[in-house]
This record gives sequence, structure tokens and C-alpha cells, in this order.
Amino acid sequence: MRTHNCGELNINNLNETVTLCGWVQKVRNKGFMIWLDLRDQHGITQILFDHERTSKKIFDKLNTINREYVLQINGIVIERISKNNQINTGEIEILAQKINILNSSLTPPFTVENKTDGGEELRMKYRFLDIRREEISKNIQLRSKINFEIRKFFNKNGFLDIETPYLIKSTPEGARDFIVPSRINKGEFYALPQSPQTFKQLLVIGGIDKYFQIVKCFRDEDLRSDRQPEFTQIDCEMSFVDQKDVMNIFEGFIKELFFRVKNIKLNDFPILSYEDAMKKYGSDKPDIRFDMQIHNLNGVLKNNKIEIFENNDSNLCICIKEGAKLSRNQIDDLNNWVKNSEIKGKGFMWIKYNHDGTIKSSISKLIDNLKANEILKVCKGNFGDLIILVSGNNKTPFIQLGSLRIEIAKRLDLIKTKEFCPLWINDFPLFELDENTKKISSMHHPFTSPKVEDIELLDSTPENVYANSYDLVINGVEIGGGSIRIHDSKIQKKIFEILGFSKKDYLNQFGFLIEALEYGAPPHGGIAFGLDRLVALMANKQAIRDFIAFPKNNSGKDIMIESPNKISDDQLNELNLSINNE
RNA sequence: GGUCUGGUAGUUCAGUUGGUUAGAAUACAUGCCUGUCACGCAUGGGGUCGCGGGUUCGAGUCCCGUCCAGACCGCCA
Repeated sequence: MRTHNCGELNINNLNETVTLCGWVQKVRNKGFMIWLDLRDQHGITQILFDHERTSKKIFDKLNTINREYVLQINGIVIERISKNNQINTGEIEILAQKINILNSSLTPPFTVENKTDGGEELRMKYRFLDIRREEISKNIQLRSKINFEIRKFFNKNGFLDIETPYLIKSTPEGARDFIVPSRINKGEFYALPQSPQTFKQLLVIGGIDKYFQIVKCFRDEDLRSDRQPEFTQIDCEMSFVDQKDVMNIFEGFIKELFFRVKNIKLNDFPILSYEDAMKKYGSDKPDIRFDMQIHNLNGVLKNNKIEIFENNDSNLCICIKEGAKLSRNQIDDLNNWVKNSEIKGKGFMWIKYNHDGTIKSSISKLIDNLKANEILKVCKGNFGDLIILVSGNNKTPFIQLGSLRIEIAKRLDLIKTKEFCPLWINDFPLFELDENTKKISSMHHPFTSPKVEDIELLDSTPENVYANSYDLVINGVEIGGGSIRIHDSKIQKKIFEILGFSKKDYLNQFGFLIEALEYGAPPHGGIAFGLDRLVALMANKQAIRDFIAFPKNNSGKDIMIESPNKISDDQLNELNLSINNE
């Protein structure tokens, strides 16, 4: 139907007779001449009609054409008299000779242009129009390109692409499952996988050396701008590997992906233990595009008989370079943010080191200039800086300063937004304790191997056991996470017992895996990357919604197809289900 | 489950202390325009102010409830 697409013609094609197909983005009718922007996935080409060179029949036809009509245009490539250097095809235009209306269109509810006037909800309802826009189309093209490079990498490195089932069984551990009723087996249910974790382990037990899959995962939890109920993982598992092996190959994978897709050469990824990440950044997914690390001031502030510093385990601070220029109002504003935002802090103390050598502080009654100078020294700060102090117990002051660190960086524009700063976080605790319920649970998942040297602690002090696990963080976003798995059935059973499973329960839920471990399971480990987040990140965006062709909204609904929806009584009967309307 | 923000023309929004016939831009329609590309100019049509209730002489505006959307907390092994 066409000889070229709408993004490829240029000055080299002059005088060629071409046929293009596409959508009408805009008609600019000057009376003596009409210009029409014809759009397809590849770009926009300007079509020209004028009274000297275009027949009256075509002009009559043009009068019936509106936005988003689908046209086939035949014409000659000519050089523009006034050029547009904003677009690839801006030096040429097509002098139309034939016009074929392939389809008409209703007037779209929003402008199908890069800078659309449509709001989020409307764009979702008419997603098929939204996808015509360059912005969304480019996102989807980027995702396709990334998918292609992923498959190329894993194929080249000997990974087998193996599909695992979507209809599996429900396990109450972890996230809520999406449940699918079984018609043939009345009263029984499948669950959609939260991840193919157990299946990929069974594959390596089955002798598959290296496995990968680009796979949908399902979690019935509340949504966020970076969380969808169905999302895509790059799921990987390898036989006969230790932590170093896994981190090596997947660091190589991410580097190659960034190089192939973005032509960016990433440096070697630093490795930070979970404990150090919490101490330095107050987060297990630190954004290291800017510095502003947390410093511990106990050495300076303890043993001075100052109540607040004596009563708290941690007296911490961050140092804002050139922060002394912040006004009292700006500082108060930040303090209110700490108190009012979701981190619900108590507020902070501050010391301002002016360039003229004077020191102003919210705690001048507690510490003199001598102490203030010592604090500045600990932070390796200078005059001109602002130091923010927080005191507290346990993790809280770290997390507060961690959040504040990000907020300040945003407000002062300290983040190098064009850069990508990956790092590994490892040495996570194997378990975490819920402060309220006092229940112990897996930090990662129950198949994570404890560190060999900590195995003897499992019986006595499981909270002190470290895990053989690792997360990949880029720009403060958790992009991937994985672990060396347990391949010894005895240890696997012990982990379930520590987690509070009865023997009956763990055999009922995971008996198949434990049994498989007893038939010569190789040492193995792997990782899973969040593809949606990775694609968004590579496009320098946080929200993943515009990188998924048909995403769900905040309440898990697709407002275009109107899902989820009610089903008929017949369907319910067939499944032996009834709806409790209370 | 919770906190915050928003819902007014097809669309994006403004709307003062509660006060006449609810505005702008854009989109749409018609006409004009000899190089437009966010074209320009003129004219025109277009409103259940999310929904329900209340206060008031009078509600887009105040109060209560409710629905929807977005951001976040809880949750997300």
C-alpha cells in the first residue's frame, strides 16, 4: 500500500514518486494552499496541496477530511521553500497527486500530538489514541528494543528461554495471590504466580544449566506509580554458581544493555552491604547520583551531659554543601515537611556555617561554636554549609535522614538527572522482625540461602543470620534482586520451621520443592529484574504506566476495557461460586 | 485500611468575602488569508459546575455524605 513510512523521506528522495499511508494530525488551510501533517509510528511528513498544481477534485475531497482520518497519499517529493529543522522530514514535502481516504475518524477527545491536552484518565480510556502519540509510541518502541537486546544477551550466553505455568497454586506467604477458580475441580482454585521462583529452581534441578524468561508476574496488592498488579520480570537462574558469579554475569548484562540501547558505558558497580547502605544513606536502595552521606556524631556529642544526645542511641547528621544560603523560611519549611510528611519525624536541629565565619544554630544553647566546628570536621564540611541533625533510636533516625536527603536533593536540584549510578546492595539479614506482631519473616523469600558461616546461628539467634542475597539499585530504584538458593533440603526445612510453618504446612505448600531438593539439587542462584521499572529508568522516568501498552489505573482497573467486571450467574454457577453481597 | 490533592464547555483550566446572564485558551463549525509547521484573522455553537442532602432570601463557592481520579503511607515473601 505504501512505498515509504512517514519518518524516512528526506532531501535525497527529491523528485521521487512515493505513496504514504498514515493519520491526519493537522490540516493547515491557508486558502491558496493546504498543508496536511500525515503521521505514522515513524514520524510526520508534510503533504502539500495548492491550486496551481492540485486538481479541484482533490480539493473537494480535502474538505471532508478531519483529524485522525486515515489516508493513502500518492505524490512527488519536493523541496520545501521554508524548511522545518525540528523534524527529520522537515526539508521536504509531498506534492499530492492522488488521495485515498482509507477510513474516517470521529473527532478525538484530545489532541493526538506530543504535547497533548488530554488528562491522564481520558488518555487511558482512549489508550489506542494515546499510543499514536510520539511520546507513548517511543516508550513502547524503547521497550521492544530492550526486549530484543535482552534476548540477544541471554541467547549469546547460553541461557534457555523456558516458559513456566501461569496457573499454579496459592501459597499464603508473601504478597496476596490473584485467584482463578477451577471449573473442572469444583471448589478449588489456581493462583497466578507472584514470580516463577519455585519453577526456575525445579528447572535447574532438572539439569537446565542456565534459564531466563521475560515473564508476567501477578501480585494482588495496592498500586503505586511504580507498581502494577501484573508486571514483567526478567527472571534468571543459573546452576553451579556462587554470589560473585551471579553478580558478575548480571552486571555484564546491565552494562551491555545500557551500551546497546543507550550507548552509555557504565563503570563497575560498587558493592555496599545492607548495613552500610542504611548507615550511610538511610535506605536499602540509595540514590548515589549525589553524595550527602549520613554521619554519626556520637563521638562529638556523647558524654557532654546534654540530655537529648545522651538519651538517644544515634545522633546523626547530613551536611548540605553551600546550604548556608538557605533562608530561615526554607529551613522551617523542610522541618515542617519532616513533621508532616509520611515519615512523621520529630523535626530536626540545624547548624548554619556562614561564609563570614559566623555560626547560627537552632541548638546554640546546647552546643558552643567549638563543638559546632568539631561537627563540621566530622562531616568534612566547610563554612558555607548547613548541617542537619537528627537524634533517635534504632533505624528511625537513619530512615528519616535518608528521606530528608532525597527531599533536599530534589529541592536544591542536586541530582545529576542525566546520569545512571548503579550499585549492588548485599549481605541482607535473612529474616526481619515485625515490630508489632513480633513475627519473624523472610526479608527476601524463604528459599534464600543463609551465609554458610551463619548456618550454626539458625537455631540460636536467627535474627543475626545474614543472607546470600543481593539487590541491584540504579538511581534509587530497586531494579533487580536475587539470591543463592538453598539446595540442601534439611536447611530448607529448618528455614520453614523458623518461619513458623508446621511440618504439615510446609510439606503441603512446598513439599514438591523439598522433595526435588532431595534428588541431587545442584548449588544454584539467580536474580529477577523488574522490566517495567528498568525501561522507565532508561527513559529517565519514574512512573512505569506509560511504558506499558495497556496499564491499570490506581485502583487496579483498566478503564478502557472496563475490567475487572461482574460475571453472569451462569458463569458463577458453573464455577460453583456465589457472591456474598454484604 | 489511612493521609493529602483534585472533579466547572469536547479538552486543559480560572472563577475573589456566598450575590446580575459562569469565563479563558484550545478543540469543533463557517468564512477570509500567496509558504504554513503551536499558522493568523473574524464569526458562531457548546455547561446536570461529579452525584445526593443540608445551611441561606440566594450555593460553582459554606457544611455533611458519597462516587471517581492522582500522589503517598500501610501493604508489596
